[in-house]
Amino acid sequence: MLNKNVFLKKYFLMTRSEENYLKTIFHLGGGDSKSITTNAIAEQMETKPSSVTDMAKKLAEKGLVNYVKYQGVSLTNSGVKTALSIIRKHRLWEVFLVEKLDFSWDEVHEVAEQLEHIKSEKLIDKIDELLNFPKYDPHGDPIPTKDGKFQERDKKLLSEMAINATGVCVGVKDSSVPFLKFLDKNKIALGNSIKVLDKEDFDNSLRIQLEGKEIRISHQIASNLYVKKND
Amino acid sequence: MLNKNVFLKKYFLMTRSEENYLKTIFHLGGGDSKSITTNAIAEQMETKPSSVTDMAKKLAEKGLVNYVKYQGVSLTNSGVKTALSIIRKHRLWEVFLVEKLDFSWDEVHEVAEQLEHIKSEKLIDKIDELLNFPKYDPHGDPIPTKDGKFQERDKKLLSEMAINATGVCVGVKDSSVPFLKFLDKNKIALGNSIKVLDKEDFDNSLRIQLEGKEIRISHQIASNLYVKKND
DNA sequence: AATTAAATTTAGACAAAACTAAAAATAGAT
DNA sequence: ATCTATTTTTAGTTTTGTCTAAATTTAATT
Repeated sequence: MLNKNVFLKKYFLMTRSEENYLKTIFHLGGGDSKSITTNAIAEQMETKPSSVTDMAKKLAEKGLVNYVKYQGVSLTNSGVKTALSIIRKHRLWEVFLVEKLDFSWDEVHEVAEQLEHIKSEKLIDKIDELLNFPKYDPHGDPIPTKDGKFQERDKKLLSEMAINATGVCVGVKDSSVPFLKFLDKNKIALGNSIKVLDKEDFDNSLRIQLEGKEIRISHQIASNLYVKKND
Repeated sequence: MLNKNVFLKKYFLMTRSEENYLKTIFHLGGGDSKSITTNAIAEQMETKPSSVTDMAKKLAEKGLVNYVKYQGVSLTNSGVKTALSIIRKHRLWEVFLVEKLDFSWDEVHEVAEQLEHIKSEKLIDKIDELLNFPKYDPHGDPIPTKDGKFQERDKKLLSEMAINATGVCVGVKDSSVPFLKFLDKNKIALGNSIKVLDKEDFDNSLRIQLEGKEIRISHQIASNLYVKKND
């Protein structure tokens, strides 16, 4: 390979693996200059701590993370920027899959994991435009703008809402396939109106009104559903 | 990695590099049980013959190519099937980029080279459906169906058409960026009606009527434009 | 048929990204 | 403050896909 390309690769071009590390570190909170341990990263990525150490050095070399031996890693400004651009792509592709290709929300993650690594600024900007610049992905998570800004929605876990409070379902905390499939089966979707009718002290289960219909849900479920309170 | 996965990887899962080799061998004619030399493949892929030899062995091991030392490679049935599925994805993505995201036809190839490797049968079938099952890509090349069938259109190079013959521009032979940009600049597009008015013996240039307007084009251009003759 | 030129393969090396096992550093508990 | 358990790093190995240089085979020419 040409010398110039070796240089570019070493300092500018991101590999898929590097992008995945940055994304994981961001999700573990490494964007707030908090140090994330190699163990935590390894566990999240289902890899070994020694592999994380290797990558930490490489990312530090590129100026994407701060890495101090035995002290874990945190993202630099440049690292945050890069992580957000990958998360932006991931979430926009998820919206695309649901809105334009009728994927169900439990199917999108795996495919978006691949699509997020496609390198073309024009492509993702056009997808953004096609979707009319959505602010949230199918799980209710906010989509960063092109310049890396995004706003977490003012939301509460359903399990923490007061009796008689009303709101709209805006997101999920657990976005695993089994949970999403459960919600589908029980016809619970983002945008649904919710009113808390009653709480059962014994098992913390809830009686709620969902789009007018009265149903009962367990604490497990209620503590993984985000609701935006009506003012 | 688990033993099962090693097995899957060795015999079933395709890497990006393997897919690119299969595609190249197909494009060089290796689908018609014709032997393609390692040199030809290396040149096309801008790599070295020794690298091709390595890959030839691996693909043979997977049953995707027939490889005899010093004799070159040809695709097996399984290899053709795989190559066609990659070409199908490439061409469908090209249509998507042009039709849905307003890419110009000289911009699509590079991005489609990445998108063709996304692994999701559902994704590409849904894209196919969204595009209403197109038969040709933006350069006029046929898109294989899901079961690997495709029909080359009955077409002729513009340079080979008789004087006074009429037809419709249906494809390009050279799909390089400079040529496509040239066509754009001169407002020559697929679907345009064409009538050959006159041939210049001296330099083989043509006088043609394009969508009613009379223009002159060089032999270079005419021998890279495909036309479907009107019956 | 022998010789030479070209094409192809082998052998050995490298970089990326992972791993294992062993060594080193840190943190917690007494 | 020391010892121990845990965490983290180092060192060395593996796999994939590439490369160079050397060796081998094929093809072409006389």
